[in-house]
Amino acid sequence: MKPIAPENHPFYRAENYRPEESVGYLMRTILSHVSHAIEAQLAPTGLTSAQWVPMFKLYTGHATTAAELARACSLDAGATTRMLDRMEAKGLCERKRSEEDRRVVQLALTATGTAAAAGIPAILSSVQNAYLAGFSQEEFDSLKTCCAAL
Amino acid sequence: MKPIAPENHPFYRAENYRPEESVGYLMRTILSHVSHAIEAQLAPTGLTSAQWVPMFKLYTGHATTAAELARACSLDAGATTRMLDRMEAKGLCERKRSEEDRRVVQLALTATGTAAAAGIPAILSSVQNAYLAGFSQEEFDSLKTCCAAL
DNA sequence: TGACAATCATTGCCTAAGCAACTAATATCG
DNA sequence: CGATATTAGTTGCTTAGGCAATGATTGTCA
Repeated sequence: MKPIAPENHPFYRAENYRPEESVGYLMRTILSHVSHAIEAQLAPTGLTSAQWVPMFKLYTGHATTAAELARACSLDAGATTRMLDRMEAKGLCERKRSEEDRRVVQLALTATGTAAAAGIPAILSSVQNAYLAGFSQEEFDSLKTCCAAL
Repeated sequence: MKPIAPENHPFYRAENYRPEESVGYLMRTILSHVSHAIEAQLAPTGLTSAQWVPMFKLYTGHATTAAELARACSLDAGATTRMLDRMEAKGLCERKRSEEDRRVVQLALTATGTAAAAGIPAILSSVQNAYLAGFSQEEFDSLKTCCAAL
């Protein structure tokens, strides 16, 4: 399949551009709805829509320090510090200065935090399955392939 | 095509859920990149990533008051007020109490604001075309259809 | 070893969105 | 007409993210 140069074959043109018909607009709307649905399911655990990402990274061990967490979540260092402030205040995690390297702060989930994080995969699965209900395996695969190509 | 109940045919399961492989994660990443690209293109006009939406609604006349704008952008009333504060401070738009209904605030773009808004469709088109480069018409249509079904 | 660079975490200042409370104006209904 | 409900806009409080400056520590290299 020969890719065609976008100048010769543009999907969108400035002259008759309608945001509501664009892929970007569609995806934005979908993500907004999915995000709200996840937030609603997450409410009982005390986690917010922005907190399940770092919590899950800590849970799976993909991050053990603040700097690692920031990188893993594509977050600003300052944003990470304040996010940890809020999560710590809610008793979800704890900070401890490292003894080997006094610069780094070691992170650990509390029992409450671990319990909350353990429920995340079930919530993400169920919400996405609900939105994908009615999709055949072929449609699902095609969607994933398209998204992966972007 | 008979849709299969998600309980019997789930695309995702909590037991082996990997966020990086989910459609939600893919879409989130794509939107983040696209959003940054739009922001970069928008920089010279003084508009931010959050401001081109209301600016375009005002430009096309889809909103002429603050309440209309909030509804059109799916925004909170308070968020709209402060967004207008910032846009007005930058000289992009103006507020004027309505004479017919003293509750409403009539909105109007300034010359600067109109000029900035006029460039939006070209930017949105070019960024999306760039991301969709390499997509065939069939792939593009299939992606749009999938997104519209979600 | 000692200067310099890099890394880590924090903080201040900005934009941004949601919720709740409030005021003012208009609409509706008994 | 008048009480009540609705609508519009604003403001305070909260969460949230980015950028820049800072201090403390560690690494590198001449």
